[in-house]
Amino acid sequence: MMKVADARTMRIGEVAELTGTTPRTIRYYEELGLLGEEDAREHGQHRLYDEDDVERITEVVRLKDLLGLSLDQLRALIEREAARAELRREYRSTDDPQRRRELLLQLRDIKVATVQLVRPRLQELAALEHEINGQLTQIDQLITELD
Amino acid sequence: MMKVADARTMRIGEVAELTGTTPRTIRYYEELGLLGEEDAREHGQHRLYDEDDVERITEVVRLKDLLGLSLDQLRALIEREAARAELRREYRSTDDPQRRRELLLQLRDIKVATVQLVRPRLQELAALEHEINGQLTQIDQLITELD
DNA sequence: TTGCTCCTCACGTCACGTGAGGTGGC
DNA sequence: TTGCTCCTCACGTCACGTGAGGTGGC
Repeated sequence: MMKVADARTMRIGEVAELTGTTPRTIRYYEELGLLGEEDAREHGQHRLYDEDDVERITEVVRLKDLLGLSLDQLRALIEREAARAELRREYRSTDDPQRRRELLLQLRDIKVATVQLVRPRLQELAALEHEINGQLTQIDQLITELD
Repeated sequence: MMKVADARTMRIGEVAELTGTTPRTIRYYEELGLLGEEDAREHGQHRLYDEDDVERITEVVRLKDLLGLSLDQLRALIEREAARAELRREYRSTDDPQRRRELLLQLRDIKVATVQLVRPRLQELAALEHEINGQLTQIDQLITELD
């Protein structure tokens, strides 16, 4: 009856450190509704988190940082991910192959949209590293030639 | 006597479009001294740019965006690049092998510092893309299995 | 000359940072 | 009980966005 295993016991400072961000940022994202439903809390009470929260916040912060998103874009991405989770649940709860096929196609569309955010950035960063690596090996070669 | 080939003839709007940014950002970066010495201009006169300016601004904007730098970090990077250009000039103007060796080692250090900004980000983005690709091919496989 | 783009303030906004003053829980 | 971390305003800051009112050049 009692859920002990996943009780929320961590406080915001610990979570901030684990997720590589700050308490202020976590509060701000919560205020904007980017972290899903907060559980009810009396005014002045401390916020409490569990492992799942840490995972979620880590992911949100990671995506925003790596993709350079605004909080509006981040919200859109989060909403797509929520829709995806919903589709996934429906997929697992049915065994009509026709319906399953439909759901898989929708899941695919969402994944494609996400990967299209990632790929061009990855290309650009890879090109940048390639450039710099080239210059580095050129310098190394000049050094060896001097010896 | 007259330098016509590299005369500054472009205006800020055109430059903004070519570099994928806005006039406001270019003015702001100029105000912060991130774009090198502006050439003298009477109050109210239009700013003028040439191809080299476009290249420089493109690079600055690219680095800031891809690496997610603050303008302070961007300034540090730009100063390192300026130091690098200086070392390069000195390298070309001497043929003392001892001195050249020293200069190459310093150039190497600067490049290594830059690549260390790029590499971890690239790793993370690559990991992210890999994750998503895996999920995509998994979905594709489920679809094929249904057929 | 007429549009268009540019100019310089200067205030607005987004994404938080940073106290100020107060309360909560090991 | 004493520290420490947390709480909620609320103002500050960074990196620009966005007018307002005016001038410059094809």
